Amino acid sequence: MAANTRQKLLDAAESLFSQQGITTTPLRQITELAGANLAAVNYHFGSKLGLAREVLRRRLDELNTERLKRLDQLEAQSGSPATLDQLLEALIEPALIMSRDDALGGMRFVRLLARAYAENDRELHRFLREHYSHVMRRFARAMSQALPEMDAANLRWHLDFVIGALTYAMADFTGHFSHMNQIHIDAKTIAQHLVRFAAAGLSAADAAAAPSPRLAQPGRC
Amino acid sequence: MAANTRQKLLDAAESLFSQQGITTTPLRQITELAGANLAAVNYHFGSKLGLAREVLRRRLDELNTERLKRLDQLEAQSGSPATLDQLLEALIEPALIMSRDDALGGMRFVRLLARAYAENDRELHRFLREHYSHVMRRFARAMSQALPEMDAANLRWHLDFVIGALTYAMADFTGHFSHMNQIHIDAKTIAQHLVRFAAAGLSAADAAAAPSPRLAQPGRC
DNA sequence: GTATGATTCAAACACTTGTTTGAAATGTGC
DNA sequence: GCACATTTCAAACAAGTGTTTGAATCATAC
Repeated sequence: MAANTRQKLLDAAESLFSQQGITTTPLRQITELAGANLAAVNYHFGSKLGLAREVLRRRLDELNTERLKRLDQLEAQSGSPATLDQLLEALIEPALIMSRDDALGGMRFVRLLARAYAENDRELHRFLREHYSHVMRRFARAMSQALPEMDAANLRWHLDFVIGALTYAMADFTGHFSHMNQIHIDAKTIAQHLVRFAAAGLSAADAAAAPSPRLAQPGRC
Repeated sequence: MAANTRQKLLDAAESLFSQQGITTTPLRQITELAGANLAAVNYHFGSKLGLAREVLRRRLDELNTERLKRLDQLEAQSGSPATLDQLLEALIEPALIMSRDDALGGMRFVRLLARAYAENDRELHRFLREHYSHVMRRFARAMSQALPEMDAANLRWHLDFVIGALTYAMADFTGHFSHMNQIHIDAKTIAQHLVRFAAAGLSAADAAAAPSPRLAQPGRC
């Protein structure tokens, strides 16, 4: 069946890509896991890059749709602008709750995303930027209201800190300290901790950027 | 000259590895840049993995020595234990100030490190863990004094957030938001911002972990 | 049935990879 | 000068890569 092998190839590729990286995973391993012929990849997706793009696209669309849906809901509450915590939740939680099968499905996807970024394939980077950056820009704009003292550039690369902490820690390349995959903390808990962590960091940066440091240090009350 | 080609190979490999990743960089490209023969790699380092290990080792030793030196200095000041900010500075700044040639040398190294982690080479991971984890454990122990409310596990994966923000943002795989390499912010400034960001995040996590939330929110003084 | 198009398959292709080889060149000690 | 070990080099090797090919199979409509 046509759609069947296509689907099986996508699933097998997603699984292997997230474990081994994209360029490092041979097509033959994918087709073997999918129970398909080697030539099926080029027949259905044109090339290995085409397969990788499609694997990323279907998940990214799902992730970004969820993120923007939450952001829309927050902005729809006219009257009170969204708080920093709410915005960070809308950014972070969907990445972790994309658990279809198990509670770690989201983490596997984030790992795939991190691996995709680590690849030095230029075409892949361009593809990711096109499918990703508009969401990030919207969040940056929304957050700039919650962080009035930070200028745009400052906010942008503080958000890189946040994304870095999210991606890197979830992907768990390292396990410098912990090994979340072994400990099996649930994604929701991690998301909450990361939201609090990021919110405090961003707020501190905002306070430090204030022109008149009326409350630079918390000090004694 | 023997030591000369060895050195040239190491330099060329470091440069190319940091730009393209380790498994993705062909030996022929390295030897060409170094002006050496292809077989020189296997002659001097036994294998490509041997070369990669040596490239990482000389930098990691430099980085860890500097980190531990600073940590020793902090702990030598008996009487007052080191503050969280001081500990984070000792952890973060050396990674960015390892600038031999230019101000971005440190960033290039961090990028190399991030790429090394992104590789799925098991031997490489084991090598990195052996040369890295003891430093991280020492820092974790020192910080647990500055963050009395957090238990060990909690602290460990919050430190993964910090390392993630450091590595990932510096490596700038993505440029979701900013492109630090283009902006050329100096490493010292980035380090200061990251220290403040991480300190605020960790402090918030510590406060949230407190059993008696006497000052859960800053509130009005 | 038969014809037409879509899909699968084994095989080969052209290319790159890390590694090895054995001779040539270079350096070193006497 | 010679002898010896170290280092370089061009060439080849074996294995793996993504891709292409052309025939075989299957599905579908007539």
